Amino acid sequence: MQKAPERIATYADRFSAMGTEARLRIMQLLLSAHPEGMVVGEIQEELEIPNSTLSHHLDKLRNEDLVQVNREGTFLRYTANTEALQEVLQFLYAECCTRNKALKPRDIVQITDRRTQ
Amino acid sequence: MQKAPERIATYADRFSAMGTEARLRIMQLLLSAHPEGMVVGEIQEELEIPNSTLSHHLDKLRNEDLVQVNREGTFLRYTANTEALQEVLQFLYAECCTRNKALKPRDIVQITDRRTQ
DNA sequence: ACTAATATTCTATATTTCTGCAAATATAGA
DNA sequence: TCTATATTTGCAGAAATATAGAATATTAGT
Repeated sequence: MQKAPERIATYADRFSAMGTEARLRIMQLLLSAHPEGMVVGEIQEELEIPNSTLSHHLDKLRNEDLVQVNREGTFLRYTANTEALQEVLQFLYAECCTRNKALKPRDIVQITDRRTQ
Repeated sequence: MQKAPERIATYADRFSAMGTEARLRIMQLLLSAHPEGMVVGEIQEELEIPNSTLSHHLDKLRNEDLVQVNREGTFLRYTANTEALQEVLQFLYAECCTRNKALKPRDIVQITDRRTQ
């Protein structure tokens, strides 16, 4: 059993953090590079955002725990925090599919289901 | 096959719309009342938000297509737009679980799987 | 210690967002 | 049409956010 976050304000803050195109692209990029992540310069090159602007965005994402950072010499390597993303996804899934029958699970998860691991 | 939206700015805007506690609570409330939805007065009573403030929030949610509205006499009935929510959930699921193996589907969907419909 | 490379912090500006009062609009009933 | 109810719109101030140039900090190599 995991600890239950269930603080609605936390989810709102995380949605807000992903609520700009720049930051959503950053998350997308870090997920595509998961689990290695990327150093700031690589992100900057890919997204073409000025370094200070990018730094602010990364700071915001880190504040909401959506990314993690580790130093490697002069580089800082950012990675997507899958645990936080899992919580967000679970929250949304629960609200839409579990607590209420608004959406059917099958509408989200494509049925590969060949005794899928 | 459905039409693929895939406009990242749209998802950012939807996350942003759900990115305040007030509006996230509204969505939660409308989902819990789905598919009947609720009229503005009921939402207001439940959440204790001044009418004009609530109206602005509803307007924002409607602009991002997260809710739909229908008039019933002097009342306006708001409902969660499940199609938009489905798109958001699919987007997040795809980014985290499909395009990248960052999260395992089983971490999101609890395995009821008794030949689940 | 000096230099180069990487990234953050400082500072400033522009823009957007949130909030809620007051006025306006919309609908229905008498 | 007058009245009552429901909700939105207009307006405005305060607060938060986004952006980015310039200065600073951190680390490593020589």
